[in-house]
Amino acid sequence: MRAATLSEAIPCKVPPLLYGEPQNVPIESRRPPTASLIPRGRALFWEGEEQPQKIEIVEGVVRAVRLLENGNRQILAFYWPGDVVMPTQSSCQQFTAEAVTNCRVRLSTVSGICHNSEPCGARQVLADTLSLVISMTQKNSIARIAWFLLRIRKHLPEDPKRPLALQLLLSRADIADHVGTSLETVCRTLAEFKTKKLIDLPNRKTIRFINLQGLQRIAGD
Amino acid sequence: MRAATLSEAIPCKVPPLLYGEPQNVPIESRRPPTASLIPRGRALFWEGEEQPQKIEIVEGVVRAVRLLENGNRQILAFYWPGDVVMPTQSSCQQFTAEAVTNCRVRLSTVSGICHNSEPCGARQVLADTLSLVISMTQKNSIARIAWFLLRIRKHLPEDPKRPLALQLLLSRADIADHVGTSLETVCRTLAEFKTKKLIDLPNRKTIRFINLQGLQRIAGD
DNA sequence: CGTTATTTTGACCCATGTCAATACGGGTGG
DNA sequence: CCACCCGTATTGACATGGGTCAAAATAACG
Repeated sequence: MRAATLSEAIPCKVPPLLYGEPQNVPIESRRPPTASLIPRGRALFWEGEEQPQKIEIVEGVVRAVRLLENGNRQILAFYWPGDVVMPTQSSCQQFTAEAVTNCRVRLSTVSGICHNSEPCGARQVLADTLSLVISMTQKNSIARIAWFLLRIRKHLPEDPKRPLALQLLLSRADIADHVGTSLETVCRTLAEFKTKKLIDLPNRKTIRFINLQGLQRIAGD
Repeated sequence: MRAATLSEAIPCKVPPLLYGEPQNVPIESRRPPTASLIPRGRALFWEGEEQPQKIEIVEGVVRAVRLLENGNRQILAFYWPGDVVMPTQSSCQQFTAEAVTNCRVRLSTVSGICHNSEPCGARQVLADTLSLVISMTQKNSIARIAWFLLRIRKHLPEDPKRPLALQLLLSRADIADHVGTSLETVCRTLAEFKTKKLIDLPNRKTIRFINLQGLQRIAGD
């Protein structure tokens, strides 16, 4: 029930225009697909909007957010390089997509995506959301955080300076707003994991997984 | 974190065969669609199963359940008369469907359903699940219960004996396992609502809504 | 009318949210 | 290169919502 910080909760209501399109390039090579840069904090599209294009994350992280009346937010999912955001309208319009870090994305028209009978993407989104519900109600915050760390591990890029260490691209607030707890609890839990030698935190934005089995036991899977 | 009662959590692992098909009727009028009766507690299909048919609820209530290792359960959704369960494969195999009350359902082949590009049903399921996630994290149990009562109100049948009273078809445990709290908290909260004259509970299976605005205020919408 | 499932109520206490103070770190400008 | 500043993170103290256990009451059912 925290109030999100201004810079995060209200990322200046600019239209989610993409920038970075090369201007001096022949038309036909500019789209589709079009590579674009999105600065940290910028929205790709807003809740309730029609999203005519699919967005493939090439680099960076994107969060799916629902803003709430009271100023709180729920992060429904994160998208990582290789993920495609909003391939189908059935899950679009349900949330706002914001860049967690500076991102490089590739756009293309939606027509090329949902051509087969399979409601592409929807299955994955739904499955993820269901397991989020389960995790929410059935686990305590410690288990949820362990579960979350394990889930994102494979997506995190290595820290070039520190061997075996990964860049934890998300802020504590992002984690908290996803697993449904407070920022402080995330801090305390990470500290606890560190003292228990489950992970190491060389600095605030770097994580090193030490005891995966221990984490899994705590996560309860 | 309660352990579900035996009769509910393990509704005798019979194959989810439907019974009650009329036997003495010309073949072509028997299917599809086929009307069937499902007794209280019986599963329509199990998590992980292929569900080849869509199921339309004609009468009664069905719950979508996920059983968990620890014996707990999460009720992901309830289906009411008019609702169609499992129209698309994207949400199939994700949960077990059980009859909360004796039900009358109508079956038909799935081929007639997902023929258009729209991933039918998935949109609704997803939207519902998302709002459940929101409700879970952002509201306390009192607000969640108020929110839930308001949500199911329009589905509840009238109590023939008591004017303006509705049959509350769900058990306290069902409510608890859906809104993510304990059975006892549901009891206490309902009692509180009653003393505050928001609702009346003529008996355990009957509810009368008295102050809808008050409930809405508590539900936080 | 006994037996069993469900509900209700009470007592207790722990996990976690909230408030508050402090520390850290990255970026900017001098 | 250093000092400063502001956003983020950390840590502590405290209050309490709600989970758990237990017992009693009510309802359902054969």
